[in-house]
Amino acid sequence: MSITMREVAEHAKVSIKTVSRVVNGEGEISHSTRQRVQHAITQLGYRPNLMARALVTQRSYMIGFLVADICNPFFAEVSRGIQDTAKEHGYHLIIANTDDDGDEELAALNALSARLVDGVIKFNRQTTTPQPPDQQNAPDIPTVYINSTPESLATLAAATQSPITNVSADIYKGARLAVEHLVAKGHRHIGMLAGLAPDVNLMRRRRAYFDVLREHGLPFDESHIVHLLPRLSDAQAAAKQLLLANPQFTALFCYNDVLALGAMHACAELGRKIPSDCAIVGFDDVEYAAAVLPPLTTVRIPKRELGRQAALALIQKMANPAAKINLPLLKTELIVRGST
Amino acid sequence: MSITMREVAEHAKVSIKTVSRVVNGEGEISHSTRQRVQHAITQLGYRPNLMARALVTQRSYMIGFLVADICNPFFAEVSRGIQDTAKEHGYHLIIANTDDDGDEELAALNALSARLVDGVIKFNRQTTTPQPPDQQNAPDIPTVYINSTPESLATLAAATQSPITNVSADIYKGARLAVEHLVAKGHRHIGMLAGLAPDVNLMRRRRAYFDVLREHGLPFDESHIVHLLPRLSDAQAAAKQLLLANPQFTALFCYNDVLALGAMHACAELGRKIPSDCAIVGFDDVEYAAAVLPPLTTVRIPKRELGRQAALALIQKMANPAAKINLPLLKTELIVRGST
DNA sequence: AATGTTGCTGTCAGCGTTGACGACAGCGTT
DNA sequence: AACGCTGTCGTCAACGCTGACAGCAACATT
Repeated sequence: MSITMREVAEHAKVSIKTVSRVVNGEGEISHSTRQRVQHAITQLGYRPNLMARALVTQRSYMIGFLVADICNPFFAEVSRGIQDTAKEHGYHLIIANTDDDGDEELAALNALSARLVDGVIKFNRQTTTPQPPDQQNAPDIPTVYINSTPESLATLAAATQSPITNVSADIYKGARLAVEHLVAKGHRHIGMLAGLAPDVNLMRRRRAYFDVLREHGLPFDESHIVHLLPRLSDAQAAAKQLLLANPQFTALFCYNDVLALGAMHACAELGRKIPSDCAIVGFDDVEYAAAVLPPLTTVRIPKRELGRQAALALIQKMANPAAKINLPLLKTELIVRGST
Repeated sequence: MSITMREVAEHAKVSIKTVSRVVNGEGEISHSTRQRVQHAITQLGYRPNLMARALVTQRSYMIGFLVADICNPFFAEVSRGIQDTAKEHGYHLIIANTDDDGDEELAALNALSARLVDGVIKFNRQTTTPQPPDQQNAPDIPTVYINSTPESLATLAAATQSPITNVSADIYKGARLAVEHLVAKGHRHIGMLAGLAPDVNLMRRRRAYFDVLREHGLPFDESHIVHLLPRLSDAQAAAKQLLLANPQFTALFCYNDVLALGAMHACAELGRKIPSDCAIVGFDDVEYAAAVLPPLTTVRIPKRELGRQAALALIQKMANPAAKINLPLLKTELIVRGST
């Protein structure tokens, strides 16, 4: 079926090893034989069997990406960053959707680790269900985490001996920028639409929200925050309720762009004009944030760069698993649009 | 480093072959030895080396997905359909982004075909740049196409001897539903915001648009269509121009949801209320179609189902490459929301 | 007693490639 | 003439696994 090295070797009247050398561009080979081999390769349409190569070299040049759902545009963008970087370095990417489920994640990890991939990039799961700590039969392959919480990183560090690598963006700073922007716009009563999970990414936003308000001597209270799942329908209802309960609010800071959209729907329902009656800031800067009406002011996370950094770190780590890689905290950025 | 079968065999005091049999669940094995082996496997944490297995069985249980850009939510959803189905059948998915570039596509195909994947699922490229016909050194592995044009399918069929498999959705029907819906709502002057590529998917929409208008005795003209790239900014400008040139229009039928969003922006700019002054229908039903204000009426393409059918077809085809697989044309559906 | 039959297990070669090492011709050096 | 060096190429044994086939008890059948 498929052409093997042996056939190329016979056709070019050289040894298999010589063909191997030509293919891999190693060793010293005379011009004439190299040409003969090259000619045989193109003529026969030979392509090396990567499985066989991986078997002997112990490297598959594939990496895995564990993610809740690639349909989430945020994750999709990160995956693009990973993918492009991986391709540059000769790696293929296998994406496994876990639906944020611990068992799925473990299953995927097991499947991938069967010498299929050389390393793994993992988003931390957002759900509250903790991983059973005894289920540490997770295989020990080079791993890079994205946006992991300090706590989960701590448990991980305890479980494995090798140093853990985590790349993340400066959520706290981004959240500060968002709230400071609202304050600068003159808003004095600012509510928050927050996620449900006791997630570090939520905690950072909360802290930034409280910090900025406190620094400016503005009112803040736990009751000014509503917690919910990041679903549009829930967000609309929750935002409506929050605005009705706190009529003094002239601005909402939202956990992400989906919640911000929900808030926009709520404003429409309540007849509140955006941004004059109620300003709205989102988070993430997903693709459609710029496309909605009015365009959403939001905090941009460098999604592709996140993926790129993760891929680069993983490549380093695969080359030298023990290496300690220190990564920069990626900058977040406020994108001011029509909703504020 | 990693545990091999030999070590398991030694630990359980059986032959390697017996371990292999236990792992693969084949052959008849006495209860006691099976237990011994299983015990050794779990204790040692053995996991089979998929590369080695693939080398001998000639099957990698990986499939490739060639797509322009996974960040496009449409493609992302399709990929989920593929992925979930693939997982059910024990396959992994490698996604390769081609950016709709012929060279990239070829490169990816070459890389993947090096015995890395057992088969490939391909979206047809949307760009007009034709593939150089002599570049048919594309490897001959089982392939399933999604949404391919009859023309490209014809050239493909000529190039390869094996029957080609293509799965697609009933675009024409969906487009009819959309335009008929507008007509039923009483609109008599309906414009169209169309894509640029002389793509079969565009042709089907155009044909449906003209057909329905003609059947209802409504005015139609080539000048009622504007062609452009599916970018939000371009769409807004083009829609504005179209509406200014044809003030009689009370409805717009759009090639996809991005263009529909652009039309919504144009209406906002022109002070036209949606849907009272101008109704808008999109196409695809991407995730945010339901989230914008007002929610977008659009034609839903069964994206996951598209992926699922493609994966199933590919699995059939990999089992029997010569088999002729006939696939149903997937049903499209009109989702009526607030924009009409 | 000779001959299947069934149930279980082992032996061996080979999948396509590369790493380690060996060989040998041609050249310059002493 | 003996030596070493360089450039070029080949030999061989793996990598971890599975397919084909053989072996060998134990039991049932003639």
